[in-house]
Amino acid sequence: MTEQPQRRTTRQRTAIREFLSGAGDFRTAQQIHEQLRAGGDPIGLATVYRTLQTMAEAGDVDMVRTADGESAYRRCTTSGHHHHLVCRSCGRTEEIMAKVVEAWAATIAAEHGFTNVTHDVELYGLCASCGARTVT
Amino acid sequence: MTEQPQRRTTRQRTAIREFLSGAGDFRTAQQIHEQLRAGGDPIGLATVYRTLQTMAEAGDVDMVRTADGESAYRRCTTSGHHHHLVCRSCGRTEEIMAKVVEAWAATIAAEHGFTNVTHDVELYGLCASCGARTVT
DNA sequence: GTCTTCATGAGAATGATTATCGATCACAAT
DNA sequence: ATTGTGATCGATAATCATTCTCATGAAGAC
Repeated sequence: MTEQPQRRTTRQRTAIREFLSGAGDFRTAQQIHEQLRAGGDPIGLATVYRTLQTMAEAGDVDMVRTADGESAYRRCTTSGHHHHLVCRSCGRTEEIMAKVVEAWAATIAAEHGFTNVTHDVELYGLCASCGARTVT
Repeated sequence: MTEQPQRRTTRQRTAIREFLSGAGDFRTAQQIHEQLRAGGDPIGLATVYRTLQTMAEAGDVDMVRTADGESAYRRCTTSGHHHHLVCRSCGRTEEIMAKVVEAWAATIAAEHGFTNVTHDVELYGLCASCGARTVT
């Protein structure tokens, strides 16, 4: 049904994949583009967007929206459904599994007669090191 | 510290507030602007954005991001912190309180050494009537 | 090597949101 | 009712992330 067009292995796609693997946390398309170029890897911005989108659909990367509405991508170490705890200051990210939340979501949905329910759950905070640095 | 400038009651602000009260579910700034004008209420787009932002900060309205990154606003009936269960098809929205989630978030945060934690939790699904209409 | 087709990328286009800044209006005091 | 003052408005220009266009380049099949 979903006819997947063939995926080719190009220098650019490899570069993006490796960059994300090395990064660990979330990066925006703009950042990836800029940093790849700075690192001597000529690549077009459009390509970065296209590739990230494709990877996100394929489940190779995770996507979240930053507070100002930009999309940020990250290589998933955990496959399957999970959530994130992101440091508001340095961007460090922890992947989280939460059976509690899944269960809760399912219950609530049922209570209200909703079906086919998905959810977005993201936690934002200050990680240990950033928190220590910031004197409130 | 946070010196709030005085808030004046203008025709435009009233119009927006009333529009949202009547709407019930989420509307984007663009929609609000367009519909208010269509309804014979001259108002500037900039004003709509400014007002919505102010109202959101004051907690008078709720803000969520749509899938394509637009901001949508809604008059809150529940004051204080809460989440939403939004119908993917018709936009109907239920407000939800979830102590479980709050507690879970706090726990996770602590476990990972994060402080100052906030969270975004939104559920999307098909409401009873839309679900019935959609034959999978 | 050749061919077919997908991928690339520079730049233009889109579209939401924000900034600008003089004109206007709300409102407290006269 | 009039006035003074600063908040507010709004048309429009400016931003900025993201998407589109389409001619050129490269992958993979044979």
